[in-house]
Amino acid sequence: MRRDVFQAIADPTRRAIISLIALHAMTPNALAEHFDTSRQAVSKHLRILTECQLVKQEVQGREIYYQLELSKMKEIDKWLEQFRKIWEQRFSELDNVLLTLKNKENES
Amino acid sequence: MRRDVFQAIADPTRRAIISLIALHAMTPNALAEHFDTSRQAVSKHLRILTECQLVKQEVQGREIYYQLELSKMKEIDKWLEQFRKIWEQRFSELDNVLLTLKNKENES
DNA sequence: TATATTTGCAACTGATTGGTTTCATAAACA
DNA sequence: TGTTTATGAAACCAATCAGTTGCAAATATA
Repeated sequence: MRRDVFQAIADPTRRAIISLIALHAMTPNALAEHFDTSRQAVSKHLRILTECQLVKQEVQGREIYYQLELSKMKEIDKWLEQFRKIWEQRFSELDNVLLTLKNKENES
Repeated sequence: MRRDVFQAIADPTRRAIISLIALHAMTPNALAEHFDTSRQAVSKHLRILTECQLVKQEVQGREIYYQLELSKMKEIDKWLEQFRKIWEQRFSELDNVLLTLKNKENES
């Protein structure tokens, strides 16, 4: 069972769950109300999110509050870093081209 | 066929392809040399990446150069924005707590 | 022109996915 | 104590996935 953050966020329902619990912890029941699927399906998604440590549980009586593990989200951000570097570089290259054009204009 | 950026980056081989072509365009054959899978499997991954516009082709004779569409990568970055906001907020909250503690220390 | 190279596509396969329904467990409450 | 509520786990199912092999088309080269 391959279980990593990227596979976890591939599913749209799981992305929605992640967004919902990003601010406050929520119970599976409360979450399920936001979707067309069954409570059990949501529970299954939560299991996947737990397995890749994107989510942590806080038991409160018979209820379980699920909360996003923000630090794990940074893993995605970390992977994006390499591309961010490139697009910033490309952007500054474009800047240089524009600057050169402007200078040439002033010279003439 | 659900085909979006998030589903595209779920596969580790596709993530590797994306990283490889981020800097220079590459042909399917050249890409396939980096993996244990067949050329056809890589070709299939490229088709998926093309379908969600993460990649663009440049035909050159009988060779096809695949290049990353950086702008599409920003879609992931955009989705992450909401969480980045939260973790920066949490961080500044922590900052405030530390500052309050420090002030109390000075008062005593 | 005949041959080699680069590529994509189709058909098939076993594994995985996301959903369902059913059941078991544990806590809250009457 | 008996019932309701909240939850996870198991068994099943259709669809999708990532890989394979074989083939066709187009370009390059001898």
